[in-house]
Amino acid sequence: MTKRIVAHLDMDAFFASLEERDNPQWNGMAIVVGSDPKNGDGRGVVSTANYKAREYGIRSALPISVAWRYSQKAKNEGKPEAIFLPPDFERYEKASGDIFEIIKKYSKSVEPASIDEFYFDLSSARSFEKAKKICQKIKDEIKIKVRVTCSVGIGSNKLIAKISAGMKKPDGLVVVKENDAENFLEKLPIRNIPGIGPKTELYLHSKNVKIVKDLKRFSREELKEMLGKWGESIYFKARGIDESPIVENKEAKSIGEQTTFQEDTLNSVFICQELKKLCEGVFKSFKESEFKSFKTIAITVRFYDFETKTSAKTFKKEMEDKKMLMLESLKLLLPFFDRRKNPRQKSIRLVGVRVEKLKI
DNA sequence: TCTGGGGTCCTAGGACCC
DNA sequence: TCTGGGGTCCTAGGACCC
Repeated sequence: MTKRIVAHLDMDAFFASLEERDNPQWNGMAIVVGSDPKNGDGRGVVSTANYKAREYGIRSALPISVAWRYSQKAKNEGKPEAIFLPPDFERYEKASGDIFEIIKKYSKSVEPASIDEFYFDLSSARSFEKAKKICQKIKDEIKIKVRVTCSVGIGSNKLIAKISAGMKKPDGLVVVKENDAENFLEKLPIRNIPGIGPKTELYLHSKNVKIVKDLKRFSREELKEMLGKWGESIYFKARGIDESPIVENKEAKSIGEQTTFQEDTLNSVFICQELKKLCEGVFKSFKESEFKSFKTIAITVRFYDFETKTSAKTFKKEMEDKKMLMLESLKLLLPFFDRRKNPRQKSIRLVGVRVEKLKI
């Protein structure tokens, strides 16, 4: 069997880079794409901050109110305020599609992993040196045609490709050959392994596991015992083993929308109106999709204290009309207004609707 | 500091069937 | 008095990713 060569391409501060590209008057400024900061009272988080904004301490997932404060602080120090922008997904998706088309010219098998990440197969290049040259060409072409930069990682599987892509951001190109993979991984903090998030990291730290090398103290069975099915795959990942294939056409499993209110509320008329709007939006996306029917409707309710409840119903027959979606999601919501599902009458900060068990 | 919105996958318990 | 076992579907909750 010939050796596998996989690349992972990750756009650098994608949304912010596109805003910079399209607004040259902001050249060199700190740009923050995310929810409306509302002079520091906004709810929500930063979606993407460009590298200048990161110098202010602003980064992805930071509460937008905190980002606002950091920007004001910079202003007080005589630096320019950050530019806050709402996301414009249509424009970002167009750019994402352009990038996909460029990669497609160099690889037969491309998997868009998200709007700003792609895996692709370069096994036919036969050597890491040749694969590197191809990726340099892809990077150059994206820079010229889309006018943004990206970072690429090349390895013998998706895991190594993904991790190495993150090592030299922005505008990086990193190759990790299969013989170097275990060594490369060993020194990294466990958090670098995709799938190890804050909770698993905390748990593993409590067992004195800090870097990937420490994970190797445990057998496959022990990790499975500790972390379930995921633990088993972590055993292999720690050793640089990942057989997962590149999947070109992933089918969606669900379509949904959710909204956080400006203020927590128990006003049922208002919340039901919001739910109706969400149903309209979900139904529109459903209609625009390839799917013809759904069987499950699920709603989400998040209370002021962040406690989050879901309630779902699966129907015997396939559903396809908006009236039913609205009626049934309303039926799922009503118990949250009274003692049935809200005994302490907690106010609500978010509602969401999702359709699942989709059929073409 | 106070936590968006769009998703995927896994787990566990209960219902139901053979 | 003793109450199987496996498979599948459904619901709810939670971790994680970008």
